[in-house]
Amino acid sequence: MEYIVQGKNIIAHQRGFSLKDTLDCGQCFRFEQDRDGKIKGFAQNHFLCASQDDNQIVFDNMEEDEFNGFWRNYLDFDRDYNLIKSELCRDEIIAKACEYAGGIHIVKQDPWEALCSFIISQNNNIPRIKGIISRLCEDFGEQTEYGFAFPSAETIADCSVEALSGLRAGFRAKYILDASCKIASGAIDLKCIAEADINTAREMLKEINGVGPKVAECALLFGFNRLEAFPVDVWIKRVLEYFYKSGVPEFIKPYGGIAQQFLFHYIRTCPEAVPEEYRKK
DNA sequence: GCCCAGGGAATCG
DNA sequence: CGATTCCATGGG
Repeated sequence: MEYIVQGKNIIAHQRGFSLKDTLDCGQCFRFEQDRDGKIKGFAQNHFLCASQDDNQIVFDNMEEDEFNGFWRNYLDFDRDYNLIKSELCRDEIIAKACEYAGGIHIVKQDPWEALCSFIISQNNNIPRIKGIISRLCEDFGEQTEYGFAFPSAETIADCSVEALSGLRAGFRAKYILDASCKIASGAIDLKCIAEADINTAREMLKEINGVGPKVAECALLFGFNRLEAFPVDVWIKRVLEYFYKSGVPEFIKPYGGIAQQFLFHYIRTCPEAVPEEYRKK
């Protein structure tokens, strides 16, 4: 990974990477592209304003320490995705998805932020997930110069379900609260989950009310960087039905999460991916 | 108005 | 066990 400092900005070189696809493919919910074309948003309490020109990523008004200490890691810039893709693309379907969505990196979210976000995601659509998370941050997160940080589990744990009603999260409010309380009390220890083998980690996450197989898998992939995690939602179910009736190839499994994200973005947003009737149901 | 959404818990057979 | 139903809300 190479980068240069240019005035107040940092310009990083990252071949094959797409900033927009990475931050707008449904793995994180706090970034938007502004009218000026710049992508702005938050991860934890870190603010990003950035844009891309070919393989150059321009980080506006960013200190070198902030880049090296946070965003470089968050965007997973030091992993060789091109090598992983060359392996994954031995599969024809993934090769097509990769042609369309191969610029995606799996971001390294804060474990709590990812877990809480995907609890909110259940039986929900992405625009509304973003709205609920935005209100969660505004109501309970610390205010910073550029906007609101993601609130801690401890802060939410001090609230009642009624206090969460302004989020308009519906039946998910009690799940958010249960997760917050179990983490604040230590009943669930995210550091233990980070160190556990993946099946143990799955079981520990599912002790939270409102966390089932899919949410646990998303937390592991996006919050704990377990690249072998493979979340199956309604879209991936369609992928499996349409393309992989006899199962996904074994060789993709160590990086199944990356393949999954390519396939997810491909079937959701590429009109030519599958016939129309498969996209609607 | 209707169908659906990055599902999971509760219930029933 | 597997299959069904309910859950809140609002985007398209």
